[in-house]
Amino acid sequence: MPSPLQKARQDPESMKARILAAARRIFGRFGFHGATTRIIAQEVGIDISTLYYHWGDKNDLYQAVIYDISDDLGRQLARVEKKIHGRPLAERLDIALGMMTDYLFEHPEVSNLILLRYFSKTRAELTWDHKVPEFASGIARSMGLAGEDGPVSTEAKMRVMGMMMAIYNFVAGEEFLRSMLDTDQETYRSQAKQTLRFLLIPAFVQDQEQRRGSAPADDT
Amino acid sequence: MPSPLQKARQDPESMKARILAAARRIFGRFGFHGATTRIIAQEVGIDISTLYYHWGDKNDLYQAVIYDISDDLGRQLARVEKKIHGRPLAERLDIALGMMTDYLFEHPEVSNLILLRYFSKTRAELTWDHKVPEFASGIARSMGLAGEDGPVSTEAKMRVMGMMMAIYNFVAGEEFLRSMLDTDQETYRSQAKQTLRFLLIPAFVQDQEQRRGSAPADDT
DNA sequence: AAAATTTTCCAATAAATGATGGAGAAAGCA
DNA sequence: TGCTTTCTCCATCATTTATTGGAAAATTTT
Repeated sequence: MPSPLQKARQDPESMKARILAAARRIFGRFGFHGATTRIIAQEVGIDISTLYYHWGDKNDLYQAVIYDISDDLGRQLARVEKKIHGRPLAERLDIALGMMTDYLFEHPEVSNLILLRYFSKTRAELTWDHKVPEFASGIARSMGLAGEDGPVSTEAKMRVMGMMMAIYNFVAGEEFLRSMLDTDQETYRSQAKQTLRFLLIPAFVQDQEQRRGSAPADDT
Repeated sequence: MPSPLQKARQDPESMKARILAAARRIFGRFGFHGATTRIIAQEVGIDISTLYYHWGDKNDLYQAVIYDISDDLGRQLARVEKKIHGRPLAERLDIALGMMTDYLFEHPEVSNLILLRYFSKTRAELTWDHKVPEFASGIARSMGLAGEDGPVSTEAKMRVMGMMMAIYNFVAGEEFLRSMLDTDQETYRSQAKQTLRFLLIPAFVQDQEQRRGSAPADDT
């Protein structure tokens, strides 16, 4: 039998799925404490008790949202990995950055929710999902920062996390940065992508060149 | 006559100052909606109405906190700028990153509050302070990304913001990243600094070399 | 020391918020 | 069609939260 989340995903028109989608937006915009079950229900256009009927209490709904975006993100990362497999590093980075920023700009609540979870604490105890470490290790491997199997160094994980967080920043911070820079959406998004390329690619490329110099490794 | 904030800063033992300090910590940890006046008062060990007596309503207090950390940050940036003035780019970046990370790790609520303001929306309307654009421009100039006076390009501002946000990330995300990487505080902080150097310095240095190649400029 | 002031706390209020019970509508099934 | 199950809403409750009035305590001023 399918889990509640799978069920909600199967039919995006179902009430469960519509509530989940609204919850993503509202939790993403205001954070856990800033979002209220009333606002979410209002966003869907239903009574508040219908929401409770489908999802249990606020914590349960929030957990479902976190799980849902985490799942989405995993899929997207898999898509990226498939696309960049076998290419040289600079190209891998270029494509990966482009695909990830495009994806995240289309689902802004993902970046928001992830960053809010990284940075701010909730007064209710909520269990962590442990997918992030796996994600980070996966990315590190597909970037050639670690062997295809075996452990990934802390150093590599931190570099990957720094890169991911930088992307989230420009997506989640769009409203703020745009008001600061006074640009329209299209310009901003294109410039954000460019800035990310500027900031992140040279570090990894240069690192690879140096490692190649001292200990030659094969790179397609 | 001194403003309320200046007054609070003058005597750190004053009730006003103690409340402000607690508010920084609590707002920083839980965000605007997650923090309650009760928790803040409790943190100081006073009755909740004493808090209202000194700072007015919750919004006022929050504004004061934002203003306060913004002010702090400005001072720190001035200190950094003084220190790095006249040095070559790579060294400037190295010192600036070190000083900023050290400072922010000692005042973790600063990074938290700044990022929360960038990313999440408050349901209460709160006025923005407009110091960030000035900060960004100042940093851009002191990094040689723009002339000593005259306007700073959007491109340069975005690069600077990306750099600043990256630092905030590793500070505000310490708890999360440490639990993910399973390291102690000292190791983490040192590795975070190293990672920031790794990620950020090559981009700017390489950029300078390229610009020097096409249009030679003097750099001390 | 008496008076004036500032500061602090207790108690209370109004509004917002998370959550539920139960009646009726809608949908599935016999 | 009638019966059962699922779903939705209204009304309501308990708790939390922001906020205030006013008395008592502490401090300053005269």
